[in-house]
Amino acid sequence: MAKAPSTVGASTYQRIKKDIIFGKLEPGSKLKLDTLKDRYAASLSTLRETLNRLASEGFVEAPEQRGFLVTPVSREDLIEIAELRVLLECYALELSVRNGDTDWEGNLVAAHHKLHLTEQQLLRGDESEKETWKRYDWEFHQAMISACNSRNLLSAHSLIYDKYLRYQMLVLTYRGAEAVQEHKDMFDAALARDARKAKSLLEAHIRNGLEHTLNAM
Amino acid sequence: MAKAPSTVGASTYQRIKKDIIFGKLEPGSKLKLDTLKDRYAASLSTLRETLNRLASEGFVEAPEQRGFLVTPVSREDLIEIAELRVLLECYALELSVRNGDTDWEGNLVAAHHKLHLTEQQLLRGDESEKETWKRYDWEFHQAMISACNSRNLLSAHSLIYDKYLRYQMLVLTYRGAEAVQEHKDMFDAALARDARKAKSLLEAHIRNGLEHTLNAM
DNA sequence: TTTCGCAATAATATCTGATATTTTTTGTTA
DNA sequence: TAACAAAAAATATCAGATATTATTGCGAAA
Repeated sequence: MAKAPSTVGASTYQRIKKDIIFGKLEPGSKLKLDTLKDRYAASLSTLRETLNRLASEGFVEAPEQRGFLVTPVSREDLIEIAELRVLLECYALELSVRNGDTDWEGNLVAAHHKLHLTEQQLLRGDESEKETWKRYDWEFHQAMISACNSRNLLSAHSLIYDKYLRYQMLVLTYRGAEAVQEHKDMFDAALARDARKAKSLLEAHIRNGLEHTLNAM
Repeated sequence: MAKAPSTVGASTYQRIKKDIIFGKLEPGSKLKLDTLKDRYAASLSTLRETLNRLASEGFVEAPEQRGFLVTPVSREDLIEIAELRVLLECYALELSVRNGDTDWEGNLVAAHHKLHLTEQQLLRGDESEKETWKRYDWEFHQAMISACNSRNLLSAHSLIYDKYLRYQMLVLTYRGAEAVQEHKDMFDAALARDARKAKSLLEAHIRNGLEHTLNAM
């Protein structure tokens, strides 16, 4: 996976981003530079570089002359993000299903297999693997759209996905058997090269997840 | 418009971004920190913050341990960006046309008027106002989608639009009377609340612009 | 008690300069 | 000409200083 980055900057970037997404840095909380300095063992300049980066991605806000804070959450924001995810991911999926070659199929089969196994564990009540599950979920969705042939689209999607993920981690409840079935159906439709069906399943999948998250908020 | 920013950081950010979009910093060229220091009269730390930000937006690349360079251009990249612009802007337009209130209409009328006047000048051969024209073009498209009710969507669009703009400025040729008519038609359709028609006009507008830019490259 | 204004305190933004590492260049040798 | 080592240039990172701006707390006024 994400191998250890060689530079301090890249490493603190990943760590802070992860801490925001997984809720260890609370939405709306102030990011005091001196505190972060200790917590992430990086110099002031490096931290400022990192935070600027996160600010431009939208995980952090940087009101002028007032330092940094973790971007707050809200229902409206979540809804916007989910809708944007539907738009981007469905579009990418359509392209991908049309363009995907044998390698794409192979990766997809592998990704779904790993996801499915982990989901079975979760269904059996083994909650210890939630973070692993999230990673496989990401890899599965990533694999589905990876053949869309547009770096720009993939990077826009990746950003939105991470923002969506933060809300999911916030409520930290598992949707269970329905989600498993949805993944399976999408997977089958994609392999069958039924772009239209795959898209509508994906759209429903995201909307159901949104509903679930909104209720849990 | 964009008022003078109060901090050094914000100001150099804007200046460098503008210089990239308008081609004063050539695609693919190395951004040596010492050189930039003189050119933008900012300290090393401030510059690194700025460049990190631009890197995360995609205007600059930052290969590890090797400094920064202006993101190169390519036909494929342009095509990806244009397609993404179609996707985002058409979607935003549909929402906007459905949601727009009287204020929205007012702004739109004003924006189109200004754009139209400038386009007339350009048609008459007065090429001195190209940068102004580009600004009004931006403001017009912005006004069209401004009622979409999604900050996330607007900011994603704004990023893509700027990238698209860089390619337009690169070839620096004016498409002329057709574009004027396209703007007019879109404007009329939007005011008539004909979302479907507005969308298909916008899609054609962007695709025509893409064609034109590709030919000029 | 609430509000207003000001001093004291804390935090930022920005710059300079130093150091260890890494890249790039250059020059030499096989 | 290819390969490689030494020299030069650039980068990433840090620490510390300063001016500016935000925040806080407290006493005076309403």
